[in-house]
Amino acid sequence: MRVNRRDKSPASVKGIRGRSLSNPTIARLPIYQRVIEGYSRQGIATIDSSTIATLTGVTATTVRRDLAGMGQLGVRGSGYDVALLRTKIGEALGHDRNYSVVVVGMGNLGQALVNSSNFLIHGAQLTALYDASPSVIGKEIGGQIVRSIDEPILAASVGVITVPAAAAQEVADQLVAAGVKAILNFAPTVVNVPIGVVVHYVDFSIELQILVSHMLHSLNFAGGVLQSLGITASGPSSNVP
Amino acid sequence: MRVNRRDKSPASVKGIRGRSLSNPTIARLPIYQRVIEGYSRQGIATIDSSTIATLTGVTATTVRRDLAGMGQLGVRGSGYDVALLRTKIGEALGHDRNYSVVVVGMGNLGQALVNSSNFLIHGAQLTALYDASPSVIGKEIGGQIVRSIDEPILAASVGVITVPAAAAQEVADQLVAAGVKAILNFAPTVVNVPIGVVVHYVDFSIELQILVSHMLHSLNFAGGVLQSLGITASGPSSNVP
DNA sequence: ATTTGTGAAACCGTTCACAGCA
DNA sequence: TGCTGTGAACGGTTTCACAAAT
Repeated sequence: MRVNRRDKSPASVKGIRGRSLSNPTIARLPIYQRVIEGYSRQGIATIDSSTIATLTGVTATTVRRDLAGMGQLGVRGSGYDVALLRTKIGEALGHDRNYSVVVVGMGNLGQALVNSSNFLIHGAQLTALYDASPSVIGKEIGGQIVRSIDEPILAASVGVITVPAAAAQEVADQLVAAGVKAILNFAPTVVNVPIGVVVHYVDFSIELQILVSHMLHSLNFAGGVLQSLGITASGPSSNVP
Repeated sequence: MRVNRRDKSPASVKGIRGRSLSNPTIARLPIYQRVIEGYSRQGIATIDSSTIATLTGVTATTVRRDLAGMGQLGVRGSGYDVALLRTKIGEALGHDRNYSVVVVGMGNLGQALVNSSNFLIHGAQLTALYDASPSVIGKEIGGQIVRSIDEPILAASVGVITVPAAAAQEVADQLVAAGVKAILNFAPTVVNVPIGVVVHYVDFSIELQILVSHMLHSLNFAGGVLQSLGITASGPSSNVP
């Protein structure tokens, strides 16, 4: 599924027991984990690689290679034990660790993240929120009082940047000074950090542009049907459906 | 940045004049475009591959390969014309097209997207917003009145899904029925669509998990310093800094 | 019979090294 | 001289095909 890797990470990292997990593998593990947790909730005891494959859009061979990288987990002839798989993938992803997360920038996006039941899971502990605007400082969001960005940032493992691009580098510097070892940056700009700090970028505009580019090229394959779909050359704002 | 790619797309697509642009290349073009637009605004006429490289964190060779895929754009000895580059990358990304975007789900995230000055750029026309909740239906957000998801979805090129996972497949079906050719899905679930419809996934939780996994492995390399960083084994909610 | 785990091959993208051109 | 464009080498991931295990 995913291709992008706008990511400053080593090309591969050591797995739990010295085995090596490649970046593409690590990016797929959370997807596997989602379907495995679904099976676990339903009380299903085993799952095979081709089931995981069809449910995630990955090939069965790739699933087996990925899982083999974490040890001898499967049983030939029957498949993988759901509980064991969940444990092992969880270990690789750090689900068995507690780590602290601070979020800087309590606009719509910051609030969306903090309020989302999907974001802070698997050991992530939200420990502080920051914003520059007096209109939100002091308000309670997601069980935390929003602090002023002028206060020193509390020590944490992970920092999330949801401020405008112009402020992102300064916030990154503050996070690094606070000892953060990983930054998830939603601001549309590159931030510079010392080695030893991992930065991962999520940029909505870029995701949309990638999507549109794929759409246009796939429509080109289908023939010259752009006009009939309401996709028009730029100019005086034409009617778009 | 994007590392990585949860993406249902052909492995490579035909470029503007029959040349082929790989998925990694397409993912990098918006990043190049961002620095090129900066140069354009400053009135700088030419830029060379190594400048683009240092400003984007990509190697100069990769920049040249990517750009060469769109034609003979550079001038040996001097570099690339900023205006030409902007035009050509814009064409590859569809910046010269107008396409319509509908957003389904006007919670925090949907509002964050619609209100962001960074999201809807380069030809994207927001044409309708939908939600299921009576508390937002009828309200104006980003210049649009929020419609009920029970109304038929208006024809559009791109659909953005920002609803809870449980509703995502149903919304995807509605979008497909409305003729949408590309879906940007923020819901943490896989959606099934007919061939010819492109789906691109953005999943905050997965991005965080990937980041944390990289962080943990990079810390493992650095030695057993997890404890001192406040990253602890799971158990009774211990104090995290 | 069924499904894993894995050598070997195929594939893809990046980097090297340099030829080609202004 | 300086920088692009690209053949060739390289490194890494995916896929194939099958042996191994239950």
